[in-house]
Amino acid sequence: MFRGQFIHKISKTGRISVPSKFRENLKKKYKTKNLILSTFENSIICYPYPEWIKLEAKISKLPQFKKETVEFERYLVGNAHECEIDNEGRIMIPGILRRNFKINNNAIFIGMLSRFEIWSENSWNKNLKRSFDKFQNSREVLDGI
Amino acid sequence: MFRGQFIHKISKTGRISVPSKFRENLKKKYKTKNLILSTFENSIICYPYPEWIKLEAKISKLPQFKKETVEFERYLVGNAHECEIDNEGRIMIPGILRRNFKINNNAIFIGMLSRFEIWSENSWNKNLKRSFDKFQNSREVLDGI
DNA sequence: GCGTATTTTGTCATATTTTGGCATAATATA
DNA sequence: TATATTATGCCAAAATATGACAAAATACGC
Repeated sequence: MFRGQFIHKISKTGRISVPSKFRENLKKKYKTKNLILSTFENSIICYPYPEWIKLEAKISKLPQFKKETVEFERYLVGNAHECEIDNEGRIMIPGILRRNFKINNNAIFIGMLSRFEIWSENSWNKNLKRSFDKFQNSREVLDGI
Repeated sequence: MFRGQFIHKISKTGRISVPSKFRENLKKKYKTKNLILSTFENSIICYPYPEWIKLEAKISKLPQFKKETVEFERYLVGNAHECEIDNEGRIMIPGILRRNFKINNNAIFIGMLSRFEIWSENSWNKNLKRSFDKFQNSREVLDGI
């Protein structure tokens, strides 16, 4: 499972090292070095290749002509980039994604169990402050689910 | 059950020894040396690994792309770090958590029955003051439970 | 109290992870 | 085709984590 939060630096050429814990999980659980990066909300969403395949299967079973389905599909599948983790444990984030999310210097990796996300430091701080405040003082959410 | 309050020193590299009573409980009741550290309010909250897994199982059954699910998952899972107790009974608190909670020198362990918390000395003292003020005139809360 | 056992802390060496740099390769652009 | 841009492979420095050992502090039995 992907868990936790990591700050890593991104190089001028767009390379960034994937947290070693994530790499470990990829190796053990998925036996792959391949990821699919796509866009979701304000961050890059990253799937182990096998999980992505599952997701595609699910999507293709959704009603074909429903408007929201098509839009969601276009959004997720249309922005998908495959990439491989290199010998140093790094990936190259395509320029187009970097520009879209203004990821320049530091990026934040967020574990989300079967996938993870990459945020620019800036938008992570901005957008998440809000939802953190939302959950911060409500213990019920922990026990209630 | 985790009970009581302990003050321990944290090393420059972020290691701190888990109270031996807590370790005993982990061993007897949960048969594990693994903990998940996450964030809650102003402290690090620590779950025995098996307890945490139950939580994750619940989360992964929720709809994957629903706004509230995603936000909640970011908050809870995104802050969760797995760590193992070493031969000397210590854990390494990831830098990102140490920085978030300004835990430098002394940390306070607080038993909370099925989990425990780690506080910086500073914010613990503040918190104590607050709850003291809050509860000193309302005896009912104690009698009512 | 005293001596012994356990727990906590400090330190050092080693291993792993992350980052930076440079040279080369591939691809796109004029 | 030449040139600019972007991507890749490789090496090594810097930062961080881990393991092992021992000293210091604390708890426990008598």
